[in-house]
Amino acid sequence: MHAHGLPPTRITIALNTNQTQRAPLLLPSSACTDPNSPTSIRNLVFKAAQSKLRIKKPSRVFIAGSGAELVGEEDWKSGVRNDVSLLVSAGEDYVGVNRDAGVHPQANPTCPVHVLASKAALDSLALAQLHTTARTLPGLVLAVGQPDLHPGTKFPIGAVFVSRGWIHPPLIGGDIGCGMAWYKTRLARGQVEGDRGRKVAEKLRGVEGAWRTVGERAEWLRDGEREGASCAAGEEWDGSVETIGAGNHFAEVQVVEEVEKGCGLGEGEVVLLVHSGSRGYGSSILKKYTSGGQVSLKEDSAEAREYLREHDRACRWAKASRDLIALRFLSCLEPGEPAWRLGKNDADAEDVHDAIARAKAELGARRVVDIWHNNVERVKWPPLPPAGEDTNEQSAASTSSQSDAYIHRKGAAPTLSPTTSLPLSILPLPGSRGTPTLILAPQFPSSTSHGLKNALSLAHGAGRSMSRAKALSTLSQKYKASSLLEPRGGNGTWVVCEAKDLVFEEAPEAYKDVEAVGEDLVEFGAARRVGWCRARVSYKCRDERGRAG
DNA sequence: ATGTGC
Repeated sequence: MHAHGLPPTRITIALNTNQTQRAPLLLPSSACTDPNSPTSIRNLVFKAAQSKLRIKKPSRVFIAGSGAELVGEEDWKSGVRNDVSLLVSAGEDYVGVNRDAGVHPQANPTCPVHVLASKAALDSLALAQLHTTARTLPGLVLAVGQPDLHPGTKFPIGAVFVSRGWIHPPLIGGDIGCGMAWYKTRLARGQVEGDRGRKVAEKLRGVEGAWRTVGERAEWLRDGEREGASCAAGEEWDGSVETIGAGNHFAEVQVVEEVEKGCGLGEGEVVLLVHSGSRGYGSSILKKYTSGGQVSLKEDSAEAREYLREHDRACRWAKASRDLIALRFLSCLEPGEPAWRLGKNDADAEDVHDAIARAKAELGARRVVDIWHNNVERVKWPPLPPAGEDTNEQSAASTSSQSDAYIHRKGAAPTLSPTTSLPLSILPLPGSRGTPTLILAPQFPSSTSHGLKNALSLAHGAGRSMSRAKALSTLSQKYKASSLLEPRGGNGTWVVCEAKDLVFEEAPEAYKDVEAVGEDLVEFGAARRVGWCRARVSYKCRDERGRAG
């Protein structure tokens, strides 16, 4: 049996009539593809089905997904591969879901799929999710896997899907409007370096739980400039505005270590990076539009219009929430600054309306960039070359050749401003907890068809390399959970994380190498690396139950 | 990622 020394083939068998009844099966390399041989794979499958799936008289075998039946030796030779699922039948026809029959008539089986990863680790499940989504949902014209691509429950994360005529809410996910914003602080780097990071971490208190009063929260969510542009979602959800949330969300005090001149940040500056989304509000919207397993909405349907209206509101809500998080953190970091007075829940409010307006104006002045990386954006597609770059090409690809398309982003940052459609000068590419945040400048060379090949998007982070469950089980030995994680090595990061599971789930080891992710984007031509930031204090969450704050 | 699922 060790004659060939070949590894066994790993397959799954399941009942044709009930595919939830399944069992793994290892086929030794000595097993025979001829179904009539006594040592045939067929016999091994039947025996395992009898003992593990309790089917009395197995007689036929199908490949799950395609429904192809394995009959002759050629079928068994070509059909049995690692990770294939075989459905065992007692004689009845294939009753599994036939993937080909489930394809939408407006699906695009030849939808181009670009994967921008070569140095960054790639997960085969995430790749399968990317390809399956591209080929089976209606209206897709392009799918892009960013180098931080990793598997989601059904659809991948770190992915961009461009469609025409159809909107697919699950491709944005529940955290609609999630994104990142960078704010300048007036701290000097000397105030946060080395062991001073501990002091900074200790100062970050009173930033959990609801901010001030119902009325003040509603006022914050009202858009002062435009009548009726409030993004308030009702007190049911507005109570969680300005809370960071769990998962990979954080607020981080960083030092700009290196940066090219003229891109909005200066070397040695101390900045605050906020990564947060729409909490329960966005997921309530997704739920509402995906009841009964519905995935796709026809672009001009009343339902699609309603979804987009609610989606846009959740995006504004999440942006207002990031600003409010910044207000509270800045009130801790710059305690003397009058504009941040309202950041404290116990501060007296003379004229709330004025105080909020002043805080928003000052936040606007400090904000370097704020992007959504979970959203759908209506754009003219395909993208045109930048104005004045190549007049011949420009006239060939004139605006008349463009038409409406929807860019669905799930964990992918945009390269153009959604309001001006002009290139964003810089974007953050944060690593996880203590690893550097790269400063990227989006690029639009003709080699990427002016941003088309990366779907006008970049990676939004390092991307998980380990599932939360795996990180929890394998890394829990390695970290001693404490309320403040001390830096490992010289000028590392102080991490405030009073949720034990998150300590492991968000460990740097559970993520890909952010430098590799950045290099992939640079190599592809989608970005330039113009600098990096060192995280000094990373705030995830504090348990302030029963305490003032 | 989550006022967390059946």
